[in-house]
Amino acid sequence: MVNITLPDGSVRQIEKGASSMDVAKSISEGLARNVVSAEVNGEIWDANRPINEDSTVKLFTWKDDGGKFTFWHSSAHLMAEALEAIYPGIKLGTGPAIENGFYYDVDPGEHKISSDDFPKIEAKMLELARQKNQFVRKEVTKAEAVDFFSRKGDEYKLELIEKRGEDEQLSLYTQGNFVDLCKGPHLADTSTIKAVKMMKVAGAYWQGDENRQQMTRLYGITFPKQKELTQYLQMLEEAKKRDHRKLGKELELFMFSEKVGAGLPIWLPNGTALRQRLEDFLKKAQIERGYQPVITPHIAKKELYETSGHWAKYGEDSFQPIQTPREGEVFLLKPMNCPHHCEIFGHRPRSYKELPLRIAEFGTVYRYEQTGELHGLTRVRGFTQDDAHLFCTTDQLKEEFLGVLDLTQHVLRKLGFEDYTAQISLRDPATPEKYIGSTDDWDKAEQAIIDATKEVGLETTTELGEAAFYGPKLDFMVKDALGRRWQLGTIQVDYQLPQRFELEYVGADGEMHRPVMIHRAPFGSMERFIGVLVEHCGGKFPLWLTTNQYAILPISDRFNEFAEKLKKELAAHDVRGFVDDRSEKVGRKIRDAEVKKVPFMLIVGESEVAEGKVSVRKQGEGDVGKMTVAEFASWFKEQL
RNA sequence: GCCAUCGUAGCUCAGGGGUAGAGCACUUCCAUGGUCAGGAAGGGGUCGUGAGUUCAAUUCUCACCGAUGGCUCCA
Repeated sequence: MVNITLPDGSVRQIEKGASSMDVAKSISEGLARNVVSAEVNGEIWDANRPINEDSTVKLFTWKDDGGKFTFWHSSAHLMAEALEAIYPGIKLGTGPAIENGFYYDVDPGEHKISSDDFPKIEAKMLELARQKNQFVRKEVTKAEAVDFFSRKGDEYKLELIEKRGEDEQLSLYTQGNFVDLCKGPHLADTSTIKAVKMMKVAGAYWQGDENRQQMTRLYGITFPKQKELTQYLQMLEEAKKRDHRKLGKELELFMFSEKVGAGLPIWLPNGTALRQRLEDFLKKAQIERGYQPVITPHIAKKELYETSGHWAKYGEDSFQPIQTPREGEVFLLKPMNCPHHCEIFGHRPRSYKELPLRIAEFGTVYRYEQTGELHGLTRVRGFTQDDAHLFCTTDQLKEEFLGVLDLTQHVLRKLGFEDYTAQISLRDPATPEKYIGSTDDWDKAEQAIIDATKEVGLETTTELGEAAFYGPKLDFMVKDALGRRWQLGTIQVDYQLPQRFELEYVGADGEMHRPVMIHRAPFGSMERFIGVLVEHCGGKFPLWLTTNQYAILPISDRFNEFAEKLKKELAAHDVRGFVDDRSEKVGRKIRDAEVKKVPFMLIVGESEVAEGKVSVRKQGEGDVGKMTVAEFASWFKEQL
């Protein structure tokens, strides 16, 4: 017998060689039916893999992330089996589970797979799933694996095997007619896969290397119940309605023009009003926190970026230099504001008494992004950073960092973002050549970030190798409507630029010292932030931010004058909106205001004029009754 | 940049080798209506751009530009 410790601390005894499935059965039959895999001593295992020693076991059902992972991973194998059946000679790459479903990278050879083929693939998968084929694990040596895949002629699998150590134990999983090199775990059998949907087909480089073979990546998703698939597809439909590109068009926030160029958003009046209000909000918060606004030009001499190191690092891959016609001077379109701000710091001798010096600018920058990467407002070629650079002493670093963390969280909170994560990006110790600066400085900077986030109790993930070349950073990541994660606010510690620009201040000791620099942008960029914000709130912006807080809807033209008078009164209360004075029926005006997501509709007609009141209607909710303008204004302010 | 799909009126889209259509929006007129689309008439497109095939191209082919979904990338 072996002892199995469950997450609640209870211990159960099972026969040696029994599996986590048996553990589940010992608890209840119902649980056993739902168990898809288990975590055994920290490793995810097949539910039916024998356990031979005392272990801690955590059972996964479909409801757990670990369970979904198993379910979708097995589904990837099922899809591969279907593909082999439909397309003889197809070669397989890798096929993992992902956040929503799974994919398999395949080399279809002479076949061509398009979305037209999806129904065929789905049907085959369901047919195979119904065969209730068991997933059978087999441990093999590297030589055995090489032998198997050589005979099968799967060069991609062979390449994966080659990378493994000589003595490494590998495993194969078989279900039906399909065998794959795989670590597992997998479902007990295919029969629990009841609903199948092929999602999309795309190209993907083999091993993520753009110099290598382009594979066909097939995405799919599966569920244990048809109903869950239906719900998932409905959720996707809903998400599409919130897409900032769609809403941006409908609400006339921004546009793109082929003539102006890809990735260069043009802000329309509605979007500009919104954006300026956001800017004002942050400017105010920053001035309260001792930031000093500056303005710098949009171009600078190439020399500036040679000094900063950006030319060497990104010069080849940026917008190419601009030359003056006569003097032959060479300028670059500003890709970031930091070098300009370094010049501001360095333009005269600085005293420690001036530190921390916080220089802020809504700086518009231009970066060359490959055409294929452009995406709405979230990935563009010209954008405005809510940038600031904080120059401080090493001793002040942590406090400044905490101040920035506080500001960023204030911004996110005020805009209704609750669900975000913070990612700490550190060096990849394996590739030191990618970074500039001394190891000592890097250590200190990384530690400062880790300490500060711990101190405010921020939940963080840590990514090695994601740091900027000049320093580690902390990024706030927010999900968009379709579950894609975007980096918004960023805070970066930088020891390199002050050194490259030879920035110095006179300390209390009369000696010269080098300041530390913090780059930070709570929004990240106005473009991306607004893009994500639009999706986050589905176009219903926070009341304080929205352009039209109300619409006055006169019942007929006779009341337009009264409406205008109300508008003036509301303006005196600092509430902004407009009068819909079109000769339309009130039902129509309501519909249009609802579609434009105007938070409040004030309906005025005969009785309102007589009583000196307005009938208030709340967007998405309906009639709330009559009140005077003053009553409305104070009720409105309560909701700000 | 790479792979796939796509580009027809301001928007959403139908059509298809013989120079184009719907709904909404827009304009005008009628209607002045009480809580999610009142009625009628009208204007509007060298069918993304350029080249090729053809008697004839918006339709077929190629290139370019742009968009969408991925990949790679993201100072």
